[in-house]
Amino acid sequence: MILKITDDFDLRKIADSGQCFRFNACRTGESALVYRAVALDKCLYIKELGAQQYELSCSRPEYEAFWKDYFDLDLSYRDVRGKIDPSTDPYLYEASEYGTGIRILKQDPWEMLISFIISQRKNIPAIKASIEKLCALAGDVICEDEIEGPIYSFPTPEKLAALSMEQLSSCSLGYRDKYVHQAALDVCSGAVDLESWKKFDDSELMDKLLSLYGVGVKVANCEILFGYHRLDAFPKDVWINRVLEIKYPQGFTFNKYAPYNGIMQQYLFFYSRTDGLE
DNA sequence: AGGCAGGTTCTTA
DNA sequence: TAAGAACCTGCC
Repeated sequence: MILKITDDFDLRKIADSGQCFRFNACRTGESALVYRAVALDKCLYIKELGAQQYELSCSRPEYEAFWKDYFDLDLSYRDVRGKIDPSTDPYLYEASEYGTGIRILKQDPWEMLISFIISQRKNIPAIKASIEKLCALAGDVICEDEIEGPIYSFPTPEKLAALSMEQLSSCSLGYRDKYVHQAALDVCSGAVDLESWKKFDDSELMDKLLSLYGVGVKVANCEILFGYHRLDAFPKDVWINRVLEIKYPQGFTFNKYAPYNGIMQQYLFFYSRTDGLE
């Protein structure tokens, strides 16, 4: 189907924003750039046609039922950017101009939890490599890519819990293997019910997440922002801490941007990686 | 070869 | 309660 998107929407920036690990540019025989998003048991190819037009590999009903929500297309990110005053916060304004087109995807809480547990002290390519190995080992084939071959779903808690520590180690998880294993066991046993945790407010949700083995404040915030789509969560990693230290010695004005501080975090994070932060 | 990467846990004062 | 060390692995 062909889709016109008039709000902020940039596939490359979303793919490179660090919030998702199975959303990548893929090669095709054609000149236009195509991206592939994998979510739950679905796989979507998106081609940029220009003039705000996109060709999606799904039907209109599939788009309405799933992908529209996945891309958070009911929220105007342009309006959210409008909250930024260039005269009072020039750096954030600059970052938002640079990052215009980033959106916060509505991803699966289970996949995000495991993904961000894996992310600790790893760079993005390494995170992606580990996740793809896990998927190939314990996921189901959900589609066939012309070039890369079978694409696998993210493993269910049951499939992941059934893997041996040797199998987990083969996914280059390093010392995180025990965290992943324990999280899978907790979810399988019902001790952790990520779905029911949606009823908690941000603070209660944070407490629940922090009780998990291998989950600290940073990973918990990533889960709250990307897994639960609570757009006010503000994960602080080394990059963001650098920005806050150098650009906001007086403190960042979180009160100004609620309930969208998480979107501001994305702009700052994305910008910090190329800015140089002088 | 040694240090470091989108942190957390464990150990020690 | 608060620093510091240790931790897997891959890549400079």
